[in-house]
Amino acid sequence: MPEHPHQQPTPPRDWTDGHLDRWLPVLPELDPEIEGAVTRMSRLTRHLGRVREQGVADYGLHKHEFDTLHVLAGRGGHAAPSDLRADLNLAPASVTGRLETLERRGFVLRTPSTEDRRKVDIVLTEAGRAAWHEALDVVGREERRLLGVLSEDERRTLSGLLRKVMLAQESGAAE
Amino acid sequence: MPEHPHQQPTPPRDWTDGHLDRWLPVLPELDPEIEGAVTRMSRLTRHLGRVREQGVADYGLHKHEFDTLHVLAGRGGHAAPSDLRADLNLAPASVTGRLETLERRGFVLRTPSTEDRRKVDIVLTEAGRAAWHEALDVVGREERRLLGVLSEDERRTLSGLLRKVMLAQESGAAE
DNA sequence: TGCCAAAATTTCGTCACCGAAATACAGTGC
DNA sequence: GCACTGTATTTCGGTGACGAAATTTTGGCA
Repeated sequence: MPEHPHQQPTPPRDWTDGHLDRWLPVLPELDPEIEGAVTRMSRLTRHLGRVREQGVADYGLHKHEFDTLHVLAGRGGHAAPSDLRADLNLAPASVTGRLETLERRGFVLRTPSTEDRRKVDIVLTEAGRAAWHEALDVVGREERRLLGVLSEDERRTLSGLLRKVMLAQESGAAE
Repeated sequence: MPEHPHQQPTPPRDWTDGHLDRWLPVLPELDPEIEGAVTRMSRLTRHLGRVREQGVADYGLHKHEFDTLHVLAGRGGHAAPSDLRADLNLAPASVTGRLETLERRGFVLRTPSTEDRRKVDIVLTEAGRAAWHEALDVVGREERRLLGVLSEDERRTLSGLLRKVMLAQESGAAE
């Protein structure tokens, strides 16, 4: 399968390509495109997480604190813990922990809901909104830098392909 | 905006589409394709992690144990902790912890390296290889199921786009 | 009314991860 | 040989995440 000789000689290779080179001899039944895509997504997600952690640190926040404030702000500044649990993809117990520290720092308020006394209303305080807003634009910067190497069309394609995959996951036919 | 009544009513929308609907009014400067792609990757990665955790549990392993055995097997059954640190994208201290429990379970052996006494040779034992091999095909199953909704061409495209992004990350121009 | 399954949140115990500092060794320059 | 810089790994202390169980409340339904 030689390439057309008048093309780019070798397409540049990333870490994952090397990873696959090491694996294919051992597990020939591996699909390189599937494994490659999954590996890259995993590594990218991890990288963005680290950069975020580092970026919001300048504003005195941790990544998970920022993320929590972020979804809270996205819901207009008030939500139930179970909403956060869903948005943040967390275990219920973890939400309690996050709210605990955010409340101590004065970024959110916890008031028992009046209508359903099982529920709790989480409200973003002014201090919380301010902290969130300050750190906000740092967060998207690395995403824009990396995804920015793709054209607008390519980004649309990427997002569309991922949507297909996520629909398969969310319909949850088999688990 | 009525739909054409005799067509697919609306193109299917995933969780992330709803997420973006909530956000765009608040942050109009957000690029929906970037944010969408990043969000989907993050959620997919998390999902695959959970399924993996659950799947390998049937073989008496945790996700992180399996992952460690996996990269070890991928390197032919022996490696240095720093190799694992790189492959697994972990902090050095975390590797020590993982090896600790794996050694207790008899899945790896830790022997001081003869050539460089700072180093330690990690070797996969027979028991370790067996545990890894048993759990192996469970792990790829969900990846194949989800990515399988894409055509071969689409998977190639997805992987290719992600490679471009990863090259931008790995070249690490700005951090 | 009284019972009961389901839902929302918290508590508890455990565990992996991380950053920073410590330890041990290697290789180089002097 | 000896100090010094760098590398490999571990130890330590602290924090977040998790599963499971408990608590409180709701909403049927007999």
